[in-house]
Formats: sequence, structure tokens, C-alpha cells
Amino acid sequence: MVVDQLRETELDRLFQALADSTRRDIVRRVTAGEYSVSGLASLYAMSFAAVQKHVAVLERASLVSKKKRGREQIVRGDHGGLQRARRLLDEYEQIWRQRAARMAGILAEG
Amino acid sequence: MVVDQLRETELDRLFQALADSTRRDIVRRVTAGEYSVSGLASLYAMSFAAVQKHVAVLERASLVSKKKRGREQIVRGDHGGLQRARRLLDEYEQIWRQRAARMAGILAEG
DNA sequence: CTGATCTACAACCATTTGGTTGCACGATAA
DNA sequence: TTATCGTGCAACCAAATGGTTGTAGATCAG
Repeated sequence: MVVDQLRETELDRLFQALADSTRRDIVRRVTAGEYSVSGLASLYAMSFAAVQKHVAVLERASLVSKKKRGREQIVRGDHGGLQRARRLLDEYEQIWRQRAARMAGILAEG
Repeated sequence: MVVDQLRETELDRLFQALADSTRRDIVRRVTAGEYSVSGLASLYAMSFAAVQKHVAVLERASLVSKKKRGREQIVRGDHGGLQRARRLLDEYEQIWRQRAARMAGILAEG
């Protein structure tokens, strides 16, 4: 059926990116304020390269964006990815409510 | 720091479960109606065992629950998982708004 | 009872993921 | 200029993921 290939792989990346507690923590932090990549790296018990990879994953998912400042890269939260994720869950919620309404209707008729 | 280990691994499972288009499709379908595992399996170009594994992943994430009916297992949507995922994204949204408000405040002062 | 159907699970395989170390390069500080 | 810092990337490794086939236990139909 190939529903909407682009959107689907985009959602794959989005939820995949959110499926790691270190990455969720990074999202939380850079949404509230600004951090350089090495600033983030200093927060976690893993190598700089590992954190840099996490940031790259978040960037591909549009959950985060980077901006050069001198020799640093400043990481900031990107609202776009979060909104798309929320929109999908809202859609599911909608389907759920429609089902509940349908059930209520059947009960009222019967 | 071990913030909240249980909740974190629970969220790992949740978003991991949503990070696959077949599983998102299953969630959509079983939220709207009822399907047996083999009923679901007939919809996709993969083996029964693969679909059964997908359902198991969704079940571990509390996005879906099963109920025996005769020799079939009926799969239904579980609202709990969806709600937890939405709640986290709402939380991020909240942080985002607080940041926006803080920035506005600074601008007003300055 | 016998055969077909629905489910679950184990074993296996290729690919991806999450981590590591090491190296190269541009920007900064001394 | 030279040394240091921040970053990105490649190569590597162990574990997890997403698929397969095969087997076995329940339940239903004839």
C-alpha cells in the first residue's frame, strides 16, 4: 500500500530517537537552555564520541538543531520534531475517542 | 543519578515500540477495532511469526493487550501506553513554553 | 478420532544500534 | 607558531532488532 513512505521513515527516526533515556535527557536539557556538544558530553558517563552520535541521531530526527559559535557547536531544541510526534499520538487519541463514541452509540441503540 | 529507572526503561520500550511503521499500523487498527493475531498477520507481507513478535513488543510496551477467545487471541488497543507517551511529550512542550516565557520576560526587562 | 487452524516459542541469520578508540582538522589561547 | 580545545568521522565490537523456518500445544470442524 505504501501509505506515505517519507512520513513513515520520518516517524521511525523520531520515535527511535526518543527511545533512549540519554537522548531524552539531552532533549529535555537543550529545550530548556543551550549547551555545546562537549558541554553535554561532560554530563554523562560515556565518551564524547558517544554523546556526539546521540546528538546526530536527534538532529536527523529534527528534535535538535546545531549552530556554530566559534569553535563550539551550540545544540538547541527543535520544536518541529516534538510537534510531529505529538500530532501522531493525538491522531491515535482521536481514533480511540471515535471508537468510544461508536460503542456508546451502539449501546444507546441496543 | 538513576533518575527513575523503572519509568525510564518503560519509556524506552514505549518509544521503541512506536518506532516501526508496521507496529504503528497495528496500533491504529486495534485501537479502532478488534483483530486476532492471525487476522493482523494476514494484512502484512511477512510471516505470522514476525507479526506475532510485533504484537508481543506492543504488549510489553502496554500499547496493546490480548484476550483469549476460543483458540484465538483478540488484540485490543491499550490506552495506558499512549497516554504515558503523550504525557512525556506534553512535559517537553511545557518546558519549551517556560523557556519561551523566560525569554519574553528577559526581553521585556532589557 | 483426525485433520486443520491459531498461537507461542526456539534457533538461526543479517543488519542496526550503542558503545569504544584513534585520527584529522578548524578555531583559540599562549 | 605552537599547543590545546571542540568537533566530526572511521573502524571496530558486543548486543539488540527484525526477519526467517520449524516445532509443538490447544482448540475447533468433520
